[in-house]
Amino acid sequence: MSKVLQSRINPSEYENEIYEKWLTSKIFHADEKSSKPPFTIVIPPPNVTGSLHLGHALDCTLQDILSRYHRLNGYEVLWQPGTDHAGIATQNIVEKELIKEGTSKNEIGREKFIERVWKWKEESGNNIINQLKKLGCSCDWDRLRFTMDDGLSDSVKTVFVKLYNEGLIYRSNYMVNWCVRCNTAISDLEVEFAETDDFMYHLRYPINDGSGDYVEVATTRPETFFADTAVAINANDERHQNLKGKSVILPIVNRVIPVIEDDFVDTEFGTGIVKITPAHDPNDFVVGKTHNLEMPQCIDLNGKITVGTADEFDGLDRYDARKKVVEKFRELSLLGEIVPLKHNVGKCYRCSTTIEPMISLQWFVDVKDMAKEAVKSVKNGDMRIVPSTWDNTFYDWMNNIRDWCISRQIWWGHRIPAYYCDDCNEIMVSVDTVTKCSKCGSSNIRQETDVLDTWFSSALWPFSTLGFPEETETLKKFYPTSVLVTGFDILFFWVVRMMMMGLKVMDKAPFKDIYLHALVRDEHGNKMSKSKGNVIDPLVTIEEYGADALRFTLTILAAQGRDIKLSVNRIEGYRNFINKIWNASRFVLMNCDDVALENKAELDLSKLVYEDKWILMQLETACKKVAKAMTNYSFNEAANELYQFFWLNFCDFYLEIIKPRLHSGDEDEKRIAINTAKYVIEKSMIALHPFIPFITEHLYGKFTDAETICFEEYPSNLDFKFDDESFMVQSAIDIINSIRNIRGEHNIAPSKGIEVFFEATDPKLNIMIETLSKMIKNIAKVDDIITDRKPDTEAVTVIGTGYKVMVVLDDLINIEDEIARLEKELKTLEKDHNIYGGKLKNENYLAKAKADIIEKDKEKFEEICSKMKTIKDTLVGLKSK
RNA sequence: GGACGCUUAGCUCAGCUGGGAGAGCAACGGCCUUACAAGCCGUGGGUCGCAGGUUCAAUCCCUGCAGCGUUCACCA
Repeated sequence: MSKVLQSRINPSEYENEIYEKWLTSKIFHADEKSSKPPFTIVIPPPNVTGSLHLGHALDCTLQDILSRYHRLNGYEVLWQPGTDHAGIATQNIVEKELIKEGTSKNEIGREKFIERVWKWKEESGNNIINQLKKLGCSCDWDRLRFTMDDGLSDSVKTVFVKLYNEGLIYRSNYMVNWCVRCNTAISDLEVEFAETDDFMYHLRYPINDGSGDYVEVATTRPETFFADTAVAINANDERHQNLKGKSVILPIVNRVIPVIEDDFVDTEFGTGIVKITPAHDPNDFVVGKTHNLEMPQCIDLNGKITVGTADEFDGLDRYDARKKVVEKFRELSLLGEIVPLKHNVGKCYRCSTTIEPMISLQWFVDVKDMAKEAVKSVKNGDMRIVPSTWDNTFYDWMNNIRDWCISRQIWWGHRIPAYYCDDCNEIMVSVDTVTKCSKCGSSNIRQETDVLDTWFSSALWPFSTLGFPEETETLKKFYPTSVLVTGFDILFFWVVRMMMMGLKVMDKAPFKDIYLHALVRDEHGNKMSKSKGNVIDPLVTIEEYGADALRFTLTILAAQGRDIKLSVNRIEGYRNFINKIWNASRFVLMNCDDVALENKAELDLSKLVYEDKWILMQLETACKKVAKAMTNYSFNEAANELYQFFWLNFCDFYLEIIKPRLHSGDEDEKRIAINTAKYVIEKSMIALHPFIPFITEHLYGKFTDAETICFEEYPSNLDFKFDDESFMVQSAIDIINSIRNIRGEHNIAPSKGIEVFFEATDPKLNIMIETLSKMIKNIAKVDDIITDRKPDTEAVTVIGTGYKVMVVLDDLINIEDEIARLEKELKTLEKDHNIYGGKLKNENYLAKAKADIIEKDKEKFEEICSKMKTIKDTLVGLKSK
């Protein structure tokens, strides 16, 4: 590789090449036999159907930062990758393909269909993996797992059997959310509520006492009336005392149903009379149970009406039936008002079809006790949620958790390891295939056709991927994992279920920390969506700006507890930072001789000059702040610290300041300067590497003969003791800024040299100016700094802390303007003077404030006084002219 | 309805246990200074949502209010 760099960065020239290098040299491989302390992250497995979006990009960038950071800090890092089979989502995709081909899953049958899904998975399931590589993810790809591979299937079966044997998994007829399109039950979490414009229909049921009176019930779902088995009133409702003990007649089907009394009926709402349909409404189901009502169904699994007694409705779609029922009631003069109503309707989260509450025989996990254990673990600190604002939400949800419906009536997924004997009805649950009934010996056995909820297998992910149920070395070394990084949107779907399963199955919480990050939105805070056309495609972005730029942008914007508002503009801005690093390196490389480039920079502390010591102190401070930020997962702070350090301190100041030394002709002087610069770059590359891995690896290879940057030591333990020198340089920077300010304000051409008069009011600065005058002169383009006399004509003056600088201009300065400017400055100072002066006279303050605060304020006050005096003196001088 | 969060410069936001109001972008003025115009130098701009309270001291802690947002539960 050539050491010469172009002046503009082109990430595509090196990113792929670098990644290939990492792969071939097995940099990311985690060794279970290593003696280093383990650091483990399991990736939230993306769906095999997925394509990389910004959510993944953020999620994986943060995980990669943590992985690389810990590698640099001496940990044996395992970032465990994998993908999720995503039951319903994947099945839907393949089903659509079949329909396009003019066939269907039912036509080809279960076995062929599953074969087909596997084929699809082999062909396109690795898309997302390849996309993660583009981002630079340092996963141990040799350990890539899939939720349906053999090992993980064993895990699933083992855990299922364990929980079944402990009585925590049971089978029951219960009200579930049924998707009539996907033809499966889904869990409560998988139902999304959407506000919908609808109508409230008032229906009249004749009272069964020959009086000709009727009761009026209100419903949004008239089509369910076929399955009504009661109408309910509140026993305390004055209006309906006459209905107690009576019954009513369901019109059309002419079935008699009782009037029952139940507290759940709200006397304030509607007519105070509720139709009860236990089979198609969760609340009514509860009422039905308490009153022992029959629970006939009138809607089948496909959403079609089935009532044996009203043929004209049979087979109608539920919405068509609704219209027809309303019409029929109208014909019978039993229709009351129809009132428009906005309410929330549950939809399937995979296909948005309206959910039908349905009673069916399903498998459930009793999670109450497991939830308690998880809560305990968070409360006692075994697990920590970051940011902790999620704690309450977590507790609240866990305390109200309901049993988890885990069976799905689809084909793609882990088939439930339960077997039924057709002869004696015995149910057997087993890891191994059952061929013979354990009770009656019959071989008339069939396996449960339902599969498990996708989230059941992902709940086991932190240990199933590491080898469970085998007690592998990997499992021993890397479980429990260190931190889980994911979006808060799957806290309940996934995170809490991993917590419960980890504690239950492994007896240990699956991770120590849970870092929940926010969502990525567009620059105005809107959700990105194809229909809005505001989607930023990470792959396109990587192509144009490089993975490093995308990563750095996401990281620096990832403040805790707030959504990320991303724009291409921002990415471009941070691409410029990458370019800055590139050019700074280019500059240093140009000035290094070949010998220097063969080795890592070693500092000879005795030979360093002031600015060298200053930049080293700046480096040290920055790295320490990064280390601190990283322990709190404050990624944005860490990135910002490095950004400021590298660009402002190192590039804008240090590299500018050493230029004269590089061109002085003195080889020794040059070597020390460039060696320090090289040292700082090397350390900066390591410090930046977790955030922007590609360019740092690339450049590190140019500066040193190291094979890779990935295992260098993170520079968080630097300990230079150059406080005095650093202070001196800091003062010089102040003075330089003052001079630059005069130049800028008065439009003095940068190329034009000037004379500066310097007057110290703080004697310490006299030493400084003597020592550092060369540096100041160079960088501020000053011909001479005059300290032994005052200017003899009017000069522009800037008052700093402990000094003032004056510049005589070629053209006469406008004395009026200058006076006005100084008076304005004096006014601001007077304000501060009053604030601090008042404080220091306040006895309460002096008595109660901490000593160091008072000390600081005193210094500040003196500084203000001194500045004011200098300004006043200057004003007197100006006004006398 | 419950819970949580947000409100700081024109925009997007930092500001972690109370004691100096900051960054990036945008704006404006000036620079082709041989690493970088994807750059350099400089400048302006904020009663830190409103009203109280605690404190010697509040952007920060407490209470109330307003606006916005997220989430959970959903009444026929």
